[in-house]
Amino acid sequence: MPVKLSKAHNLAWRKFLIAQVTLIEQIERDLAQAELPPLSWYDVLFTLSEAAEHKLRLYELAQAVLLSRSNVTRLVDRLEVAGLIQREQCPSDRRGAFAVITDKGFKMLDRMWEVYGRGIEKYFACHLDANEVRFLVKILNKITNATDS
Amino acid sequence: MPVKLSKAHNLAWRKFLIAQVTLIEQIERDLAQAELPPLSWYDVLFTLSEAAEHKLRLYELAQAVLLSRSNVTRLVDRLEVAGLIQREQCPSDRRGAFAVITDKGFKMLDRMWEVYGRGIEKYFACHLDANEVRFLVKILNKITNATDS
DNA sequence: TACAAATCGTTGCAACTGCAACTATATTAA
DNA sequence: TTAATATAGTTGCAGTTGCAACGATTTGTA
Repeated sequence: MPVKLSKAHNLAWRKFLIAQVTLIEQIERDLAQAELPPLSWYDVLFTLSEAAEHKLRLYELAQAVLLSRSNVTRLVDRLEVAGLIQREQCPSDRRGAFAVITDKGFKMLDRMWEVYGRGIEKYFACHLDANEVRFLVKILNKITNATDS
Repeated sequence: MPVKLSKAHNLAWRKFLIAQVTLIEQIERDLAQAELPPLSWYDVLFTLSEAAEHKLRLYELAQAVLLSRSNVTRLVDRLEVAGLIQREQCPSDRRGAFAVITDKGFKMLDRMWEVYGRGIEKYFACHLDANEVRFLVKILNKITNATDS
């Protein structure tokens, strides 16, 4: 059977795609201009900063930042070279490794948030009043919860 | 001055990111499973199908699909090898080239829409009633129009 | 116990991306 | 007209991505 999709829904989807891409590109540009690493590094640092003992197994990190394990291996490589995180052997599973955020990593997290947070404000949050935020979150929850089955 | 961002706005931003990534990954998986090309190909084919005479200059295509020119050069290469589009010299500007969608390209566009459109329905549109769609589009318009300055 | 199956992190590979530099051509200004 | 500047498309390069395959280890099952 043919796809049946209202004009309005279709339009909403396109706007949704474009908004996302535009915003992220703008924020990445802001970060690059401030000579800071890309958003993916922020995601790792932030996720680790919130984790218990500031560390996570690599596969947990992969799930949290929505990347494949192979990707996380190399992302962790880069962050480790930069001194922002460290690998740590897992005592209970000799296959496993933790990623732990370092002091330098925390500092970088703060510096990046200066730019990133301001970007979220400037390009996203400032357009949404309290009502709109609630509504948007409600919608996004419905979508996400249904999809990540 | 420090970044000042409400919890709710912050949450909305994170949900926004996650929803997008999750949906696109799911749709890409559906396309791959049907042995169809990735979304970027669809964007090109769709954009050309809607253009006057079904063709666009490469730089116009780049703007439309939100990619850099270098990227479009190679994306057009791949689509041309697959026979879905063709390059055509521009008579009025000898530097320039058009990309034109072929009959085979139109057929591929239809086949991809079968999967893509159904994905938009399943993962996105079905969660939004008429009211919610209107609201979402309104919000996204505010965001996008302000950002692509 | 012992063996099959699953899981963790890594690596090789091919594909895709943006940036900067390049050529060819067009546009602008003197 | 001529020279300087800008633009269109391409290419080299380095970085990022996912997939499939791999070795090491753990878990499940008989």
